[in-house]
Parts: sequence; C-alpha cells; structure tokens
Amino acid sequence: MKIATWNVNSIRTRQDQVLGWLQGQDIDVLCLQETKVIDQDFPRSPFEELGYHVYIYGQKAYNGVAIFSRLNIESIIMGFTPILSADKVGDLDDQKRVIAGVIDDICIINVYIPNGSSVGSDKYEYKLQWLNRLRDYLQQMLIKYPHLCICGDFNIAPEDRDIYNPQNRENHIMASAAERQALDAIANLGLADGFRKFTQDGGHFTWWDYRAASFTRNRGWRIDHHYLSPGLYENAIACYIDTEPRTQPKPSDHAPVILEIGT
DNA sequence: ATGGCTTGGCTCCCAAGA
Repeated sequence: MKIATWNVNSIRTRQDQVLGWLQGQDIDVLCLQETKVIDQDFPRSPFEELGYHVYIYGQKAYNGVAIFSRLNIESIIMGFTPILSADKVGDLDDQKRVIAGVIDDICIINVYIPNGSSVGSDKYEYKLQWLNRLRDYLQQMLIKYPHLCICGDFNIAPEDRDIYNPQNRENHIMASAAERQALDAIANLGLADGFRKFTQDGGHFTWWDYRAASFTRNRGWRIDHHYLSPGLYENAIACYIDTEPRTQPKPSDHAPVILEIGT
C-alpha cells in the first residue's frame, strides 16, 4: 500500500497538478492538507473519476483536510470530537485539521498541525495545546487501532538535520524545544518516523519558502511526516519525497511524501 | 530587512502561511 501526504495550499488552485501527479503514480491513499475550501465547493468529481473515494473536512479560506482512497474506507472520523470528551476538545474542532479513516485494520490519520506563527505568540500557545490534544487523541486511537499511520503537515522539523541551516533555530517556529518535546511525547506513544527508517543524512526537505528562491537553492525544511506504529514501521519498504511537483509553475510550497508498506 | 511570495476574501489591501 502506498500512502502519500501533500500540503497542496488550496485544492482548487492545485487541482490539475494533483490530478496529473496521481495519474503518474500508483497511490492508494492521498492525504491532503490546506485544501482551503468549504465541503460543498470541493472539486470531488475529477478525483472520483480517477477511481478515488473522496472524504473531506474543510472550512472557508483556511486549513481543511481530505483523504482520497482507492480502497474502501470503513469508517471516517472527523476532528477530535468523536474520540475525546467535550471539555478536552473545547473549540479546537473549529479549525478543520484532522480526519482519519480505517482501511482493513489500518488506521490512517491525516493532520494539519497549526503553524504557530512565532515562538511565544497566541498561535504558538494554540499549536502546543493542539499537539497536547493530538497526543490524547492518538492514545485513544491506538487502543482501538494498534496498526496506525499518522501523516500530514506537522509544521515541526524533528531534528537539526531536517533544516537547511539549523544554527540559531532554538527560538524559531517549527524547531523550538517545546514543539519538539510535544512531538517527542507523541512519538513516545510508540510511533516512529517512517522517512528515517531509510534515510539518515540531511538535505532532504518537504517545504521551501516561496520567497528568496528557496527551492532552487534547496533552502528547505522537512516538516511533512509519516509516523508509524511498530508493525507498520517493520513492514515499511520505502519512504521518499517527490520534489518534481515543486519544480512546476505555480507549485504548492510543499512536496508530496510517499510511504510504501509491504504485505 | 518584522523583508523576500502565494492564497482567499464582505478583495483594490489584509491576514496567514512557515
């Protein structure tokens, strides 16, 4: 099974690129982030005509996640609300950032973790709170679904080798100690970074700033990930970043990441 | 360079992204 994740930065703007990319690949499940569209305006039919079931959880202008799957999805879980108590969820589901689906006995969770703006800001506190709730959510999900893959835009570079220029990043958003600790707490539930099973060196990135010709200079960050429960991690046979879509005109600022799991 | 692009929105500038 091939499970891909891609922050497309507006599905309506990127529709043709995503379609073209899917036609040239052999993707079973594609997890999208930043679809930036309400559900009734989501361009479902072009993807359905390609053979994908389309599951969407969106809102106006910001955020929004979706799962395209060639395989039947048994149950879809949108937001934290179906899993966590109302006092734990609070208003966190106002922003549409998490959708999960179960295929056979594998649970695939698609997340768009908040950006956080800058260290110490209100949005930064929101990001840390969201990560705490995500940990609670995953703890519950792992009880129901021990075979679990969580993927998406994490907006966190786990280690210095995941940043083109890691110096003086301790107060930088996506690299601060509190963000990395929150991610560690999630990994400590028993989840491991699929990409790092296969690749140890730095210089591999999934996001490049639109400004300052960052992509052509490979000034990027690795912030899009697949984290896997032990059985899936063992069965993973490849995990790689496809930078080709990032070279095209009017690209997303993120590249897709593909994980392959053997049987 | 509190900058540099790109997106969507009660658009002709602004917020947000990362």
